[in-house]
Amino acid sequence: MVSPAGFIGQYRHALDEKGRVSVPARFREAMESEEGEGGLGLYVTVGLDRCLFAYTPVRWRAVTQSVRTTARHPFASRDARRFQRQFFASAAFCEPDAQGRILIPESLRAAAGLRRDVVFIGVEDRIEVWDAEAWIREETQGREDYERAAERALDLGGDLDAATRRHGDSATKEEIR
Amino acid sequence: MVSPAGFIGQYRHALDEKGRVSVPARFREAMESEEGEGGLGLYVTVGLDRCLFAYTPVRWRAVTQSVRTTARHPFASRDARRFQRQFFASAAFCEPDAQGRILIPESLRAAAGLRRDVVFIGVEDRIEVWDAEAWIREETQGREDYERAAERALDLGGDLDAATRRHGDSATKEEIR
DNA sequence: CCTCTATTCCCCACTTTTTCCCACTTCGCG
DNA sequence: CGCGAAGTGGGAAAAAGTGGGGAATAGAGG
Repeated sequence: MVSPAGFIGQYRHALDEKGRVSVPARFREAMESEEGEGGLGLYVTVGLDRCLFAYTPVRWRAVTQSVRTTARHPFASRDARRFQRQFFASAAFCEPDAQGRILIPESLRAAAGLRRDVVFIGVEDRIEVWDAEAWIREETQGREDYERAAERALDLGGDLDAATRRHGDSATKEEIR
Repeated sequence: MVSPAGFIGQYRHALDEKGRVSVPARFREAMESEEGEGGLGLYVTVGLDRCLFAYTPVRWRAVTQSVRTTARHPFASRDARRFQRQFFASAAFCEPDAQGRILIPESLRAAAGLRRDVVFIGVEDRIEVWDAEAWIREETQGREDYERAAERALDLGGDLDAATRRHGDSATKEEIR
């Protein structure tokens, strides 16, 4: 069953020659639950650290909201325009076909260096799409730095529960096949 | 399907000898949905950074409003008037033919340095038209700053838990001027 | 005022790309 | 061992993109 709260786990799939890839079934369900709330599909854009970020329509609205306020006026500073361009131009709305696959545009595949094998990663409110090899490197690297990064990124002083709970229920079940 | 929120993505097309280009199908649909609300077509004018700005009739009304008020600014009145003149004088309403192509007037093509290959870019509430090579340069330039800015913008938009939000600030602060 | 020319507009035709659908394989589960 | 769900591949239909002919229109020049 899907975790109601957010996306967790990692799933390995293959891109075919047309650039299509199956959305992991677990993620698909969460995506469908938002039907009527903004269409069926995922907004995919260039993420950080050479991967793609994918959001459900509802989450996407929240993300664009903050980008919009970065430069609310179309004739704002040059930097603001550049950022807006980069952000919106690299995004795409990907709708699944009857088999639950989405087509990832060439420009996005190139941006994340996706080849044949890709990995979908649930990261709470977004899904990340990695080239399989790149993900292995990132994962390895991440494991080493895990504790150190956690200490910097999370506030270990106060809200221990929230951070711990989340990792507790995900870990064992969702391994890559 | 159309992205419900605004224009996103990038599409490369070719100008023919008559100065026509296909409007990307994704954008065309959004344009059509406004029929009856102000006609079928795009308002195209000189944009910033050597590209063209294109708006649907509905958006155009909003933009003219904001340009008008900008011009009232007491300190920038001279520049504002100049900008206003340029903006409106070079604007053209381009209606698509049966194939979904619009004819971009020679003066606008020259203003944006459009040659054969052009790129349409969705930037939320406007469409930008770039010469293909110029866009590649712009994109390359923008990418450097992109990750830095994205770290901040994406954090603000997501539905992050309290711990992350509290420390998202300190994590990225050092990298922002 | 008429004619000639250049431009615009409206189709038709062709090619490429995208979308849709069907079918096969694999895997998990009872 | 069978069944259904998930993942993958590929062919066919539909849509999108592109090129170009020729009628209609407008403008310049005689």
